[in-house]
Amino acid sequence: MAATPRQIAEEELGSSAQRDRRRRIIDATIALASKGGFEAVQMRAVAERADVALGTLYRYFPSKIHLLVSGLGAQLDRALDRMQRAPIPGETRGERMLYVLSRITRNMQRDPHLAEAMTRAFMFADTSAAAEVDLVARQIEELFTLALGKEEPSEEDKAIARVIGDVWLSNLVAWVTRRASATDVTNRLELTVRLLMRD
Amino acid sequence: MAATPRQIAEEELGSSAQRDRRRRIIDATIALASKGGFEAVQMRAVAERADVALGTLYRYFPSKIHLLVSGLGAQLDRALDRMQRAPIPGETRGERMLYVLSRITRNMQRDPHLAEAMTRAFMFADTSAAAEVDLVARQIEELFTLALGKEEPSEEDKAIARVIGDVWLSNLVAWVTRRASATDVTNRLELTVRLLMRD
DNA sequence: CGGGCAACTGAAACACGTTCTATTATCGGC
DNA sequence: GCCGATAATAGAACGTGTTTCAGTTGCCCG
Repeated sequence: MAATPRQIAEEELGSSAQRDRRRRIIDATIALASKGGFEAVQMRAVAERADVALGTLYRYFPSKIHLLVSGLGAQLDRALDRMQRAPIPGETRGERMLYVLSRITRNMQRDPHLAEAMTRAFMFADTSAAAEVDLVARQIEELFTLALGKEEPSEEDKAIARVIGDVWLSNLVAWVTRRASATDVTNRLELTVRLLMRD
Repeated sequence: MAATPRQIAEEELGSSAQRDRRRRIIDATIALASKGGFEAVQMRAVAERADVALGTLYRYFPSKIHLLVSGLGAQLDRALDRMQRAPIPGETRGERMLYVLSRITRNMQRDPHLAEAMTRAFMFADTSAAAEVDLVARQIEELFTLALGKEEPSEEDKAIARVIGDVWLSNLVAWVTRRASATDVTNRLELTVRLLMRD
């Protein structure tokens, strides 16, 4: 699978018409995901809503997974922007981290279907989407590294950020499948932060 | 989806013929997964190989995800058994944990396709398979709690075990999608253990 | 302006998970 | 041993992700 005609990347080539098509596709994806989760993001529906032919959709995104993971990447981009704009409140690394974690968690709760669609796509991705997934993984790492609120994060800081990212992902998966409540998630994340940062 | 005619559980009812069918199905699943990973586990192929009709397969396991996650559960059962039989070498919690982690990691490397199939099924599962997934999640938690090698794990021990489980899962996902090498995984796990257990 | 070529379109076709139907086999209770 | 109920079988049928293709459009270059 994936006789990839090469996905049309964010930056690279693009008449404005193409950039616009790409944006419409992502918008349609997010709208559908937000309304009905992973299963509601049907390729025919996305194409229709974005007003492109099915073949065109596949030219831009070689699979449903690429599509959803790219959408997630776009959202994380915005989240990172916002986070860099304003300093994070809190005296210690731990406080700042907890602040960011609770903000993210609240955001997810605001749109459970969207969270479900993107989380499952991210986790289900196979090697053909490794590039997109890896990008998102790095975004998550950066997100939690920023959350520490340091100018120059040490190696240890980065390692801690990664661990927290991993725990967060696991709990996200548990939450979208309703195996854990938002409270469970919050508690576990707080506990994790406490274990990792004894300062 | 899931007008579940109720999955036939491990223990409950079962003429010996039924227990045997169930076993054949799981065996077929593991064989196919082992040969070609998630995509090779095709329901028609499983049915044929287990020598049951497609409808029967679906009576025993309501979806491909249920099937693979149940297979994973069966494997973890055996792993837990083995682990409880022999004491874990190592002077400290950390050493024992690292020992278990490296053993598990080596095991996964021995059958990458199987690992890929089960990992992706576990992560992709939706709410309809929550029961099976939750069971596996608890097995993983127990596995790493045992790995600490304590008679009476404290609450903190359990919390640490869970965090390590989460990190392990994340890295497993990265490994099966080839975003991380086995060495990367080992390094990250060691680092995590070091961060969590400063004894 | 005209020709050429890549991108887009619409529609059909295909693959595999899942569901349904009709028929036959098996089992537990009398 | 027989009956009714439940389970199993073979196979068709359906839905959605993905592929393919013939025709059309729009854009760039000479």
